[in-house]
Amino acid sequence: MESEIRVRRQAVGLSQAALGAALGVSRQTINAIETGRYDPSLVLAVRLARYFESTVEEVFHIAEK
Amino acid sequence: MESEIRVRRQAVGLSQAALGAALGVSRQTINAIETGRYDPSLVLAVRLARYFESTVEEVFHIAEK
DNA sequence: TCCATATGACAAGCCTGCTTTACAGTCGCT
DNA sequence: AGCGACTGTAAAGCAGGCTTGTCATATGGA
Repeated sequence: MESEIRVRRQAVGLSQAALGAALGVSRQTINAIETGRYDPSLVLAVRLARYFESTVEEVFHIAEK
Repeated sequence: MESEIRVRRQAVGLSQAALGAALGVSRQTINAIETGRYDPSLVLAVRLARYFESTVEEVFHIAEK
């Protein structure tokens, strides 16, 4: 899955570790999401979107079908 | 997690099995989400929201923190 | 009454999300 | 060269999402 996490994180000048800490997950989890190794859970996706003052649909790009 | 899946599904007159079939998941999965036994994956949540022509944030209610 | 449809729930099994620990590579600075 | 911060990835382990199969219950119609 593609996401805007990396771009948005860098835009606010945070490291993967700092973002993870802000959301209560490990830096490896942020890294895995950014590198597309796995998709976040629904709860984490919503938290990430909220953190960037956006929506799940805007931050995560999920194929039509 | 609370969701509007049941209400929205009934509003369009579908059974759990029919909704599951429309989205490519089993009826047990729809049932588990409606009864709150577990949260859907991000991908399934987005598909459900799209199906109801809505957004993840509107269909699924996730606590602030 | 009998049958079909719908729902709720459980179990086993598989795959994935997330954790901690750990190692390696890059970069900038001194 | 050495150091610190950042990133990428891997392994082991646990929790949770989803499947198929199955059983039980309720409801409405012929």
